[in-house]
Amino acid sequence: MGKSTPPLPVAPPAADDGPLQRVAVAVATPQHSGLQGALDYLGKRPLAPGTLVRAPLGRREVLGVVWPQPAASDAAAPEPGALRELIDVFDALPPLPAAWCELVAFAAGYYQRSVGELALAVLPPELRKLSGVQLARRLARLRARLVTPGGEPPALPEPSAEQAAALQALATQAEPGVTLLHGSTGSGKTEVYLREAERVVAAGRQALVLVPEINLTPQLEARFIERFPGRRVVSLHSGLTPARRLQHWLLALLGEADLVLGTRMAVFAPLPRCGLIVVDEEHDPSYKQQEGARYSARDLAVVRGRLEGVPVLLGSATPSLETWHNAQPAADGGAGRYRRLSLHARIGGGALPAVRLVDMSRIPREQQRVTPLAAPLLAALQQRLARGEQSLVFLNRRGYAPVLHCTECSWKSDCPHCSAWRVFHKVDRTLRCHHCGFSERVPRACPSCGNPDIQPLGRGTERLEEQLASALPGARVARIDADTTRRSGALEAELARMHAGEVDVLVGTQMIAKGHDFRRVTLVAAINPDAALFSSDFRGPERLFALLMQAAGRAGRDAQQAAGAEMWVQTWHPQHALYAALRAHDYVSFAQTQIDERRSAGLPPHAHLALLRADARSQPVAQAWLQAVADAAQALAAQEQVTIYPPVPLSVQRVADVERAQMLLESASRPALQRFLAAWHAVLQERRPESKGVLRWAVDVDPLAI
DNA sequence: AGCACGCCGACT
DNA sequence: GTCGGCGTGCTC
Repeated sequence: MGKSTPPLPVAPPAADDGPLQRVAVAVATPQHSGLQGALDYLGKRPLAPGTLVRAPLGRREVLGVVWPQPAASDAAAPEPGALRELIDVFDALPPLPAAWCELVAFAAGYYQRSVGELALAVLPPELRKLSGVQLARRLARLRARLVTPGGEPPALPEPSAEQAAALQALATQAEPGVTLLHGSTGSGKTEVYLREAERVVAAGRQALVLVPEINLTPQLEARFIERFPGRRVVSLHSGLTPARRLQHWLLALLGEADLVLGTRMAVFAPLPRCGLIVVDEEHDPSYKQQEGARYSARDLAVVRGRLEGVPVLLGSATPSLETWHNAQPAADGGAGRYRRLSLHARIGGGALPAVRLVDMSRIPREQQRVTPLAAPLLAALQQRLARGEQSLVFLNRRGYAPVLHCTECSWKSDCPHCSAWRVFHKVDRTLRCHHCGFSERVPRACPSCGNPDIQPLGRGTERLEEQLASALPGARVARIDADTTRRSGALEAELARMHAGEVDVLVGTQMIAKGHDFRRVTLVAAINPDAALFSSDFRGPERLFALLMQAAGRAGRDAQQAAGAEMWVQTWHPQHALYAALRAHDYVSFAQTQIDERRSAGLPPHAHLALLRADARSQPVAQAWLQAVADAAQALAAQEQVTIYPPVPLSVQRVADVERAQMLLESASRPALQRFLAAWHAVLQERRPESKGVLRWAVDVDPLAI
């Protein structure tokens, strides 16, 4: 360590002059550019694939990655004389591992983006700004400052019988594969991750651990640092400063980081000695990137495991139905692709909280207006208050009220730029559109008829906080949502108050349902979760179940208090099968029912989906273009048995004055859908000149919602 | 996507 | 007389 080895022992970097040779380089060439693969350049010497370079592109100089495959297979390949020369070679850095290039190439193909766009999108942005010399300088400084982390070896908790069995099964598996670790909240999945990581790190390999949200990285990082004295733990997520993110990325690439923790982007962390990939809360929708290259980090983790011959551990209390299906033995109608290990018992022997359903249809309307909480729930909260225990109340809607309306005319606070309401935020007296960000002060009177009496309709977390504070005199009520945590450090501060017992009732969005280990919470309540039951999103129920199970897991984490822990749900549909399953904490039967429903509806995991989305100034233009490219692909679709559904507007069809439409593709076979998309892509490219009026289009493979 | 070139209105 | 509006076109 400490000094870099020359890449070519026989030809030291000084021997820069030789015959110019063709080098394929992946550079940022978005879909829009019509350039697909890597581009050809001239280099002064052979360059190993994965080497970072600077290359001229048009009138710019851009960062690129030397690409393994020969470039420009298309007809537009330029003749050698037209090639331009590379500007700089980042010699100081080891080339990105071959497996990294393979993963990027796979992801680009699968998600229908160019390799260059994807490769550059997953490199630290800071790299783009540096010259070879600057990078070498940073690298030297980083190496000079490297100190071996110290610390006392911690006292290891004795694994439970179930944990021991799971670890035993993992240690003795014949070949690396994918394992679903299905364990209820509090059953000690993290301990299994830690032990597996220990095994891998002790063998001189690196472990990669993915978590769904940035918010969850600090506590996990703390846990790993404590558990791995003498090992280097780094994190990779978008909350890091650009310089720090580059630093951590470099430590991963240099093999100096033994443990890399991060959000979805970390699935692309370059690791020369990767030995394990963990995806915690694998069902979490945050693993799917929702713009640009719409990749699923969980799915790519599985692919990466296969490419690198490394075990992948998917952990969840409520696995995605896709993963569950893959982990069901073929004998039980599953795909039998993954191994499944279960942890049932809560560590410390605590029971899962009792689920109580409040039938809102039996609560008189007048009473609902006065207080958001039904009397029995309010009483339960008061009881916790009297006992000095904490409660969590959550509602998945920010702001004071989702819409304002005029009591005289039909005016509602709609957004002038979107087909959506503007949300009333009382704290700063604004009407804010959560889609485009358009914000104005609340008008004094109705803008339409002048009536001064404009009223909030519905309820968000702000209003709930206010109503709870008045319904529970003397209670210390706090709120955590995206609005209260905008300032950096605000979330940490609020969480610290909660942990210190300075809060009795915490109100919040799903942000508070995930991961946090509140020791003194004995009651969790969901105020109005029904919407997801009947949403057009076919994953609505699956997500609601996961969210409620996760929220329930916040209660009674301290075994002493677990006996009295409760999860309350206010619902208008208490007889719904989802709530029955929730009551029994029965993920397995819920999953089976859902999978059966999906089978009859032709939805994942039994069918494979892709969306083609188009944005335009008008809805007819967007839809007409979608229809045109569908017509152009009918023969191809028939051949591959891909069904193309008619174009439809998105559920929020206009955002920031842009009309959005989409078209669903469905196939029973993933490879067939992939073949279709690849061939179709060429059609879409050819038709670019005809796509007048279409602002942009994008393919979303394996979309979360349709 | 950037970043140019390219042809028509209000400013020093 | 220029500065600058964003329409269209190219990048190995």
